[in-house]
Amino acid sequence: MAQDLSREQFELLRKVLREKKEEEAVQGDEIKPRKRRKRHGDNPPVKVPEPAPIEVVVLDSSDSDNSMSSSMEDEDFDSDEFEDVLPEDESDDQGEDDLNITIDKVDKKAELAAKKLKEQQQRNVVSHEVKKYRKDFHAEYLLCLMVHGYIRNEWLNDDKLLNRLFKKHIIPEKVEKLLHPTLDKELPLRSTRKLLDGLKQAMQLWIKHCHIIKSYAGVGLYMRQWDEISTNFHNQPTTKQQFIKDIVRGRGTRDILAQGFVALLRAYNVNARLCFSCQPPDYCNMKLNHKSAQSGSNFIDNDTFKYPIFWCEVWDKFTKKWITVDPINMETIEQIRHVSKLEPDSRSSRNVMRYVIAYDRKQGCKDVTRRYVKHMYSYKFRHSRITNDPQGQEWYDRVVKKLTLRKRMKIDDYEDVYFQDRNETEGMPGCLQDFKNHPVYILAKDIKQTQLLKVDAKECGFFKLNSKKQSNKVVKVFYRKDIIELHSPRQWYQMGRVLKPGARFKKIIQKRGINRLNSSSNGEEEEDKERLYSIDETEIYTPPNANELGEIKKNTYGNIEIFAQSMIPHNCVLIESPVAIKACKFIRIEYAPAVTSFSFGGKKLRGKGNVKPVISGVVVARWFKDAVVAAISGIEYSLEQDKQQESELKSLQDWNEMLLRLRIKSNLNETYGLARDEPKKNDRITNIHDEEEEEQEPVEDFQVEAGGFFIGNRENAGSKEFELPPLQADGSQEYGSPPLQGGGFLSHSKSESDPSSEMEQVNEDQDENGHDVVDGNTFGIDDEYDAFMDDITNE
DNA sequence: TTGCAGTAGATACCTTTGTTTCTT
DNA sequence: AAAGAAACTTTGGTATCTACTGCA
Repeated sequence: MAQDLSREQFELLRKVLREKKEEEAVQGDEIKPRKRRKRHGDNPPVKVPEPAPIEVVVLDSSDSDNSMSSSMEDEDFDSDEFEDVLPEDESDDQGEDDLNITIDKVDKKAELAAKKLKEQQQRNVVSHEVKKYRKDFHAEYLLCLMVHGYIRNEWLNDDKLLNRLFKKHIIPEKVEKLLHPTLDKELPLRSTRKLLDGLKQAMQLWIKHCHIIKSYAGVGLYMRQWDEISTNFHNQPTTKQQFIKDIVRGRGTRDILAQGFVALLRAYNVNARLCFSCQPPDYCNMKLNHKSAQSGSNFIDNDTFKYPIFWCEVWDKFTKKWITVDPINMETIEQIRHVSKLEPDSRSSRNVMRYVIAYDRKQGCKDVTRRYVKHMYSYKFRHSRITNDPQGQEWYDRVVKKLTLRKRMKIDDYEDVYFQDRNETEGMPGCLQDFKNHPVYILAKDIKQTQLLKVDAKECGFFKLNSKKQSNKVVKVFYRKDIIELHSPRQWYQMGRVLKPGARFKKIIQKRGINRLNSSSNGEEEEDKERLYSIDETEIYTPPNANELGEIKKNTYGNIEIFAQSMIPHNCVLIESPVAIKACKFIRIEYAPAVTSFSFGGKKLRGKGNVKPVISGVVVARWFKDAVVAAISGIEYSLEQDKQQESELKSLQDWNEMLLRLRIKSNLNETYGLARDEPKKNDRITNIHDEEEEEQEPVEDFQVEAGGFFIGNRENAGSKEFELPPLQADGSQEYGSPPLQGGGFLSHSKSESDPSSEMEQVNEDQDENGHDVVDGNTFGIDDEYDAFMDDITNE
């Protein structure tokens, strides 16, 4: 059987090769129309086009005129080359000008890209991708720093370290007593005073103890610029052992010595915590070129290490507040009310205080930035933190929670009260920009179309513009809590709410988006207005329950919309699975396809018809749940099996094809010897064809087998092309496994077909026999075979 | 020199259930 | 022959963002 098959296919191959040669001989002219006929179905390939483009030209701009006429010429003369270069893009336009237009497109694309790049460079703003990358990098860097702080804090809790520090008797008994003052009932402040005294003396003793201060490698943990990210000047990794040794001996960088002070206090049973100001690179900085890099002098200046990265906080149980101690850098102790000495200059490019994390001795981790930053509501500060967008906030909270191993304590409550107080006393922003998205205040002019001021709201102050031009201009300032958010009924429904009976709209605005256009074309004036309602005018939508048969009320499109949990009928469940509908049909129960969102077309393809509901599953009555889930898993299982079978089949086909190729090759060699020159080869093939009759059936088999193989290969290549640089982990998976089968085989079979040793032998034979045939033939046929296969797969 | 308002220019957002033609 | 896939469609106003500039 296999033998026969190969024979048939072998004949087919010869036939096709012959045809191809003929076509080539007759010139590309013939190939073209043939292809076109296929693509455009009924339209005959006639050479009518000549007048047509001219007419179009009159209508269109003069540019297209040129391109069209030139395209005609191109096609006539160099068609073959273009065919090879751009085989697939032809179907774009009608007939003749297609080739050239495709090329123009490519040119334009490249031109546009180049132009964009140039513009970016001129504007000194990085591309969108880089922006995203910087933000991700910022978050990752921050995570690493926070974990670093966590580990250091763990080390500081080590008994061995604490014991050794204690045994060193750095702190005399007198001072130790001060660190643990008793409550002075008459004047609690006196107790705090004692504590502060004790801390001061302990700090001085510690400073004395720290006799060797090493310098940082590079900038240490201070902030790096984006162009320094790849430069390798990290601190040398420290082992725990080394760390303990260094602290006990009082040597190390400022960071380690500051950490050592925390350990010292802990050794004397003081509730001290380690503060760490994390300095991930600034993702708000979108500049392409940094001034620092240009000037170079900015690398490390005198003030760079003035403010600490690590310091210490001590709990004062009398005032219920934390006392800040910076033993190494500033050598200060402070009880912070509104301003801290530790907050660096806002212009600093090396130390931007955005995330101050405190790690306590009970394995607690807390963001205490509030204590140290004066203007946390300033635009710049809010934007420089990853918590600026809700997603980032969620991420950040999760990280902090993961690093906190203890339960919440009373101390946390006291601290939160303090933070709350600080928030409230921060006051009104000093500049216009800081009012943007300010959580407390809003300028009258910034109230949006879809927002409304409460009726009884009064301005809480005025803001005077700083510029000279409008020095007289004074703007009203309101509390943001006096603003009501308004939404259209549809928007409310999207949130699972509907209008209350008798609801009255609060405001009418112009409709937005594509609806505006549609309704205005109707000519009715009312239609392009949108009525907005406040949340008070709405209530949670409760859908009707399914009846005993499990019938669910559907909308006019035959499905049910689930945008919120509450939109699922009470006695029903939502089951999300791509095969859920199939499963329901299979077990013949009542169900409703669930629309959970809408998909909008790509960036440019915004149109009426481009909005499509996303049906992510079904809603079924509660009592059907188990059955549906079981059916789904059954279907998924069988699909999985099908898939596996398919892939097995495919690899078998691949093997089959490889063997086939080998057989064809050896058949050719055996039967006809080895041919050298192209013309001779041609002759032979034509002759062969004359001898044999054509057979149709094998064609299909052949195509199927070959097709699978090459398509696999092609897909693989495609996915590679469109992959972004490996920012995302997903990308790499696509390269990997299954499609590679094809590629592997291809190269393999090729290398099999030209093993040099074989060829050499053959050559020798030929020389002896006096034949003028050489290895070139095998190559040639193989190549043509490839081309032929390519053609088949293309069509 | 510094901080600010204002600027340009790019970009994001909003939207929220087709129709026709070709292929399998 | 029916079902399903693919092609076609290609707004525009408002808000936001960011580096830069000129002014005081």
